[in-house]
This record gives sequence, structure tokens and C-alpha cells, in this order.
Amino acid sequence: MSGAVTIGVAAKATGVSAKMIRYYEEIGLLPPAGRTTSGYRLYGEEDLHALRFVRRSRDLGFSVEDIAGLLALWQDRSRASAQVKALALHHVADLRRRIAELEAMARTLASLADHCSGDARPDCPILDDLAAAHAPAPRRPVRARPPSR
Amino acid sequence: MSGAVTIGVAAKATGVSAKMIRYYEEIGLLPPAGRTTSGYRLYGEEDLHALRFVRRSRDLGFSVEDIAGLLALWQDRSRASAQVKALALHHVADLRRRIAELEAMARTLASLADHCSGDARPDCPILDDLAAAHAPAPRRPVRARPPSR
DNA sequence: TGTGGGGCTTCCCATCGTGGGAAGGTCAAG
DNA sequence: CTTGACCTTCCCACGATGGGAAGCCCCACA
Repeated sequence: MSGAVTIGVAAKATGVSAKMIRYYEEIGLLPPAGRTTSGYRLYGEEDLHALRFVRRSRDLGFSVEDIAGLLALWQDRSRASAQVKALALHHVADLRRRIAELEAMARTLASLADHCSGDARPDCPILDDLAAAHAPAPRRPVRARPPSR
Repeated sequence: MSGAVTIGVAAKATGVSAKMIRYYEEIGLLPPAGRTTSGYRLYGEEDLHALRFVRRSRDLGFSVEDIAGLLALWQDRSRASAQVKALALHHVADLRRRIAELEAMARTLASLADHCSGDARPDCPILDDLAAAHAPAPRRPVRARPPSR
């Protein structure tokens, strides 16, 4: 019964920033929120629930596009669970692929570091390796670091 | 003694796209290339070497910012290998942190999927979990997918 | 010598998810 | 009524990359 809340309260309650809530609405991931007469957005329990759903999905690494699909499935009470499972497993495979890539990098770099004396002398197999002529091949770029915070 | 080459040739020789070569120059990662009288950029052996260095570093997941540091160390013949090693190990730790995050996501999602019948029935623990009220906590955002290609 | 096609230049735009901040309206407590 | 916290929209930025347009330049071939 507690009426609807404004965007700041919704943000605190769901862990989705006000900025992102507006963004999700703008791109159509969420339906336009209700408004007060003066234009403030209002969120009811159901809206908060959807926001938490989105947030949790992001935490599990789903893209916004994926989440649109998940939300649709969530709201379709007659969909087969197979659909959801397929989406989830596809995402797991995606995660595992990225993990394997990062692991390959980490292994290579760790073994290079292992062969580096790490003292005051200038010789360093790490730089030597970087400087060596490696076969240029079409690159699938790898995000160096996910933008922090 | 084969003279310097144009950007397209350099791109093919190093695996760094012409677009990116210009970008690296623009942001100051690489010094401005020489030019023909008509304005074409020219790259000599040393430049190609540096480009390969950058490329290899990107392949190992270093950010452009990191690479600036690596390049500086590479060109400083008197630096201590300890400096390089520290940078490398820091990056390895970074990679391992990201791997752990992705693994946590993959594990959670895989176990949810494991409990989902994946048939024509609508009940699905995956959606149930997503929809459950999870404690909202400040999020360190996680890139859903590294941009492909 | 002329022409065509491919390479080069710069400049702008898009991506994806997020935050920062300005300029201005609104609301409630003092 | 004032103050300060909130809300609104709008624009800009990030990082690394690709796409594409408009306009030169250069070489090979007829």
C-alpha cells in the first residue's frame, strides 16, 4: 500500500542508479514510468521488482539486450523453461570462452614474469617477448579492463 | 634498406589496423609518423617493430595506458627489470581478478540452469532467482561481452 | 597522355553501459 | 519565504574499435 516512490528512492532500493533507470527507460528496456503532475517519475512495487531483476541479470553478466529477452520470458507465463535455459546456457558458454581467453593471457604473462629476474639489471624476457616479431593475425580485440566502477 | 612503407603496408605487416595506427598516433602512444611530401604517413623498420610491440601487448590484454608505460620501459635501456616485472605481475593479478568474477557468474548461472528442467513447462528456477529480491549493493559493473571483432 | 581504381588523408558517427555536470523546476522542512 | 535536497532534460566523456564520406594521390595500363 505504501504508494509509489521517486527515482532516487527506487535507485537505493534496487541498487540501480537513477541515471541507469532513466537510461533503461530511454532505450525501451523498461516501460515509461508513471509521473507526478510535476513530472517526477514514480515507481511501484512491480517496477521495483523489475529493476531488481535487471540488476541481478547485469550482475550475472547479461547484456542489456539479453535482459530484454529475459524480461520478456519472465513476463510470459506460458513460455517453456527450455527457452530460458537455452539463453542461460548460451551465456555460460560465452563466459567460459572469455575466461579461457583471459587465462591464456595470464598464463603467458605469468610465465614470462617467472623468467624475469626482477632485480636492478635491465635484461627482461618480458620486453624481449613483446618486442619479438610475432605472426600478425586478425585480432579479436580483448578489453583490457572492464571500465572500473 | 627497403625504404619506409605506407600505412596500409604497415598495417598488414604488423596486424594493427590503419585506423588504430592513426589512433595510437593521435593519442600520443606513438610518435607522429614521417610523411611524404604529399602527406602520406611513412613507417620504417623501427616503427614496425614498435607497432608489433603494441600489438603483442594488446593481445596480452594490456590497456593502451599500460602499453605507454611498457613502451617507455622498452626504450629505456637502463631501467631495472624489476619495474617491468612489477607491471606484468600487476596485470596478471588484474586478469586473475576478472577471471574469478566471470567464473563466479558462470558457476551461479550453470547451477541455476542445472535445476531447470528445460522442457515445455513454464517453471524455471533461473527466472525465479533473477526475480528474487537480492540485496542491492554498490555494483562494480561487469562488461557483458567484449565487443566482438 | 589520359583514365581508372585503389590507397591515402581528415572528419564525423556509432558502439556499450556508465558517470559527470549544468541549468532549471519542485518540494518539504524550518 | 528561504534553503537545500531532490527531480527534470540535455550534453559530454570514457576505451578501443570500426564504418563511411569527401577529397587527394599515385601507379599501371591503354
